[in-house]
Amino acid sequence: MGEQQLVALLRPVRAGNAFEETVERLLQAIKLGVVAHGDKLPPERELAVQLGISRVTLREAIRALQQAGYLDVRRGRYGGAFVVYEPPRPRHGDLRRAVNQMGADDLDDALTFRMAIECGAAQVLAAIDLTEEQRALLRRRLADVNDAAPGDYRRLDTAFHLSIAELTGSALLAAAAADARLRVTDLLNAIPVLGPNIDHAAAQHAAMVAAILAGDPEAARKAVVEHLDGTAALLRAFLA
Amino acid sequence: MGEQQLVALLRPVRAGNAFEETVERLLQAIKLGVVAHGDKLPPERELAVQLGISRVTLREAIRALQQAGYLDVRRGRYGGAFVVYEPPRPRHGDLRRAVNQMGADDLDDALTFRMAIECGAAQVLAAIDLTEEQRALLRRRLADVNDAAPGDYRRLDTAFHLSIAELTGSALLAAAAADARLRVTDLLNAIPVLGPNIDHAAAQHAAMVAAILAGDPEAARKAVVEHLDGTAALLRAFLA
DNA sequence: TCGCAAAAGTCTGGAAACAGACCATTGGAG
DNA sequence: CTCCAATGGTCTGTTTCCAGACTTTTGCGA
Repeated sequence: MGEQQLVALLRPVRAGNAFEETVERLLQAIKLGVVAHGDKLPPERELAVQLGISRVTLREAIRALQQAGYLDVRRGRYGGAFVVYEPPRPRHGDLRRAVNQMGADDLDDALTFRMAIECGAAQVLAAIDLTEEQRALLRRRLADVNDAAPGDYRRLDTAFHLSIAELTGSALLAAAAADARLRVTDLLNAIPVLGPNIDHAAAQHAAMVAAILAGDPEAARKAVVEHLDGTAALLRAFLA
Repeated sequence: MGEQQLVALLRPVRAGNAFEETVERLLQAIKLGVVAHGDKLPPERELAVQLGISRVTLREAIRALQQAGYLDVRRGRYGGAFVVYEPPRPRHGDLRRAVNQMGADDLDDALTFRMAIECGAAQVLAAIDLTEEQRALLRRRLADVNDAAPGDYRRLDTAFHLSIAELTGSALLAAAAADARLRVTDLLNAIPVLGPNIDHAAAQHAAMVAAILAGDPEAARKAVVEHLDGTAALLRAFLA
């Protein structure tokens, strides 16, 4: 069998030590806006269980994020770890820096991965009979993006994209979609949110939802391809 | 943002202890046939580095697999850990047992995940300009499955499917495809390899390759859907 | 105002995992 | 026949990580 397949399978069992992985994970949750500004993380004991790590390790990670200015930790009843971070306005050069940090190969890898996952999720979803509730959720998420204030745009865009994978009912797929999105968040956060781009994106989002609600996998696929190609092109344009 | 998205993101940092994860990973490599009967694993020192674990932990995992009869470990120059395992002929009830072990929800999850990943990979690949070398590899893998001896069928089928994700050049996608396949291997290994099913699969495989080589993402998508729906139906039939 | 419940903060002993040096075995090359 | 390189096998001290008990802080509700 292929040697490539061997390296794919015998890849690292653990990405780093528990502390680093935990910091990374929490940071992602914050940067993706899954826990928004002002929200608090679950209590340490619960969160430690969810993350499958000890409370000690979790606390180290939280302390690191506190010192880095992402969290404000308060004790006592109704205390907790509150998110203080707000995404900064992108500055010139941020994107270049983010890309240099990840490497050009990784960028292609991430974009390809995202394309495959999101196309796959959309067409799977289009092939499912959705309940009225599910259809409403999808429409709602679309409307949320369209109504978003500039500072909330990326967060709600993320929520919309992830909803598609989530609605398939596959936890594995939802996790993969979150992973795919994570790998481009830093890049997306590094480019400004401009009116014309938002308008394009809105049309493409609408096409995706329409295709999914119509139960048309092929149209869904095409809409996703168009949208993600657009995003990739935008990234490349800011890099040039 | 959605609570579901929170649980997707705050999922366990580590799946288990290093030992268990390593055993699992090696077992997968063996059951998938990535290292076939008679092959040997890389030397302990190399493998430990690849897996990102210490040699001690790796050796514990290898010893467990040796005691379980999967590996034969020989020392001295030209020694190593040789794969002794050969996939057993499926017996009646194996499938039911495998499904019970994973749970019905997990089964749906795995099948949905696989559908999304493989559809996504195939259409991404169809949209790429392939080199002649890559085209040849794909044709070769297809031919390998068609020429497979019964005992090699599953292994070469796996290799064929994984090649599609691999050829996209995205390591992330390749890893996801391997993961998706893993989650159904035990099930596939539990059903007999029957002539008519092989013939159907061969036609579907051929359609997938043809669509990819023709650069037709839509046809690729349809071919994959048809093939995987067929496999899912087969599984369900054996369960009924 | 007091008490209580929910949260963060602290401490301790032990298990898991690691890094690295060193030993033992084997089979081919000279 | 001897040597040696490649491999598995073993040992030791250190670091990381964990489980769980206990302490402190806080603010609401009786």
